[in-house]
Amino acid sequence: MEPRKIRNMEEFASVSGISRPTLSKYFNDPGSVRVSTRRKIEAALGKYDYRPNIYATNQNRRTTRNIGIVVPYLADPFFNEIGRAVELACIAAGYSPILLSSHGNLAQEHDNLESLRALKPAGVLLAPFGRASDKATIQRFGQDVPLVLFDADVEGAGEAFIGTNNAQSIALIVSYLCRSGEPPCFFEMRTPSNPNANKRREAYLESMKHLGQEAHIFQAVGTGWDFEEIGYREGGRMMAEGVFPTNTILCSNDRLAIGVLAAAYEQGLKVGCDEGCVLRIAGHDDHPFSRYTCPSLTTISQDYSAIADRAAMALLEVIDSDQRGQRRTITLFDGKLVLRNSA
Amino acid sequence: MEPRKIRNMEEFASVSGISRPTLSKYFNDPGSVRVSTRRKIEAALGKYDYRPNIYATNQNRRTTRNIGIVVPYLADPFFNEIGRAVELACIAAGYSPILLSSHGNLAQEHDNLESLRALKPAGVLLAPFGRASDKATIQRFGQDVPLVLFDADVEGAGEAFIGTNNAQSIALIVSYLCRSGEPPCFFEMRTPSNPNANKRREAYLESMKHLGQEAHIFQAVGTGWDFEEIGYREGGRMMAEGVFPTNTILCSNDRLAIGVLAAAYEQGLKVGCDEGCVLRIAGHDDHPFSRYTCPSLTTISQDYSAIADRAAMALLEVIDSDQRGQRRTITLFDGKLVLRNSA
DNA sequence: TCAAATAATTAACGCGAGTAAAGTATTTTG
DNA sequence: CAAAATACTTTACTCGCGTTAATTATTTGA
Repeated sequence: MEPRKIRNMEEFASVSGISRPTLSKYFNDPGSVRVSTRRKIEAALGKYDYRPNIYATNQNRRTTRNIGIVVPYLADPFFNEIGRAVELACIAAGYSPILLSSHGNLAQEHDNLESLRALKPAGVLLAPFGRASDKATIQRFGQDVPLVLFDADVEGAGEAFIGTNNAQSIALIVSYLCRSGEPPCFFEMRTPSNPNANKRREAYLESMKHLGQEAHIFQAVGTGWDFEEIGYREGGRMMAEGVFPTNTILCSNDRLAIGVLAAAYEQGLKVGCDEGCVLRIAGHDDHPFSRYTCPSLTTISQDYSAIADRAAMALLEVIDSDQRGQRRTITLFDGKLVLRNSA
Repeated sequence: MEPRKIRNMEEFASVSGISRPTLSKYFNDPGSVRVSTRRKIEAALGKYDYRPNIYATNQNRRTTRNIGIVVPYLADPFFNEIGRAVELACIAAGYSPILLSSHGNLAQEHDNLESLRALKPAGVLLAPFGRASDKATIQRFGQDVPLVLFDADVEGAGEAFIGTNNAQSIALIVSYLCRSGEPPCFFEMRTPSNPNANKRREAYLESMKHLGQEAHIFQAVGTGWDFEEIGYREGGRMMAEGVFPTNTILCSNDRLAIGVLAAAYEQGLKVGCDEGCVLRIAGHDDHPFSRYTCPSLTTISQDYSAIADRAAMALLEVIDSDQRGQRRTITLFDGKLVLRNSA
């Protein structure tokens, strides 16, 4: 006696003995019906295989329970992890996250927002390219859809921004490096695709000044998201040419540092703090691979899950309260120093 | 004179001067209407901002134009790249890909398939866990939804399988290693989460036999997807204990190799083929980071885009032809040897 | 116990588009 | 240029569910 397939809510109403409007209420919020009827519904649900048609549901609801998540580059482990953390936070709150990557491509960021618009999401969590992003587009989007930014800020867009306190984290590692050896030079990309890079440079300058040290900034030529390659090529070239005035290099992020480390290895330059080491290299982000570089990379870890949770929470608040554009909040989490062998 | 917002196709019909059924035809296939009317529609489309409601559209279409893509672990660069390639192939064919990761979690694979079922996709491209996957679930899913597998096969499930020819690729690298130095030992996980691992082990044994060499297999204890950690810990322990009878280690995949390389570095064992090197290490997959290991990793590159394109093509054929379960095809692409400095 | 409060039912409409049938206009063809 | 073929318009129904209003049933509590 195989129970026949249920085609729609009408049919499920007849087999479960509960009226359709009540079922509709139940599926929207199981807690909104009497316990006794809820039990009846769930008993029927166990017996017959029925799920509301999501297209019909979303067509008619004032607002869907979809939340869009957009990150600039999902192949980057940092965005992969933080994207996943945000997803989980949304699921926990009963929403359906839709995670999109802009694939390191600015136009794709715009496309992703447009695709999301068509999905009429309850809200969107966006990690924008930042500087390079089309500010006007994002601001406009934020006027139509509840929007919270994370990782990188875009002035005046969305209801909130959640990120890492670069000033604090860079001060932390600069101070450690100065205390434990020669003061660091700063290695970054000339045209960084991310505004955090600018904040980190400024924080480096500020920290060095504060410690009474001379700052030295070295900028690598190159565009795109192939940071390791740029670190390897440009950092390698600079080392070969001996341009660094101290033996310590602080890289703007771990992926650059990974490239620089590879170049140092190939040039036979021993990196670390032990006897015989001629170079110290540090990064920022605690990239999953920084544990397995040679030597393992001293870096700053960002609090992924705190950023993700807070971002999701901020968005949900906006969605629930329906209060848009009241005041824009900015939340920054401190980074932690991760001491390994490279510095 | 800001053109008023168009609410639905009815309204767009009146402002464009084209009847609603014709518009519906156009949006389903722009080529199905006369060129002159198409031009009229597209002129109006440029003037007014209208897009069909995707929920209403999908509710009523016989079949949606969504294609589900499921990979076991999106944080793994291999699946990230191949997932992206598959996405692009679907977009090129006019479908809307929905990329889901099972996050290294078997239950999630099942959940992902169930979520996709609710989306009533035109078809699904699945890279399953393989051995560990619930064979029955996947086979049943393949009966309800057009399904093509890639990367890892599940016997009898779906309409086709597309992957790498492990026998060929392993034979290639084993033969190279034997030719250029001591014959390789094989390093892998004891309980691999992927059936390719088994095929690679068998291919290793076969190749060594064929070359008249003695095979040596070493299996690391450990579960999950933290391959680098397992390679680092277990591979490192084995090296320290001196269990490898030759100076050459072929790892079942690059991520294990990355961990082994890190361990070798820490133990002061110089890896490579130059003077003074005591160890050779090779991998398989051409992981994006294998270029930046110390030393850079000799490995096998899989033909990502060929696999992705062929998989998408196979699925589209099944969707278009509507011929299900005729005969199951298996397509394997050869790997290429990537010579770097580690072996 | 009985009125007040709460919850479920019945009936009906709306959402935005797919789709089919019948009729009209336009294009193509011989 | 007329007839055949093709494309378009009008009309109307469908899909599956959200939602409301009026009614009826059940629970609560003083």
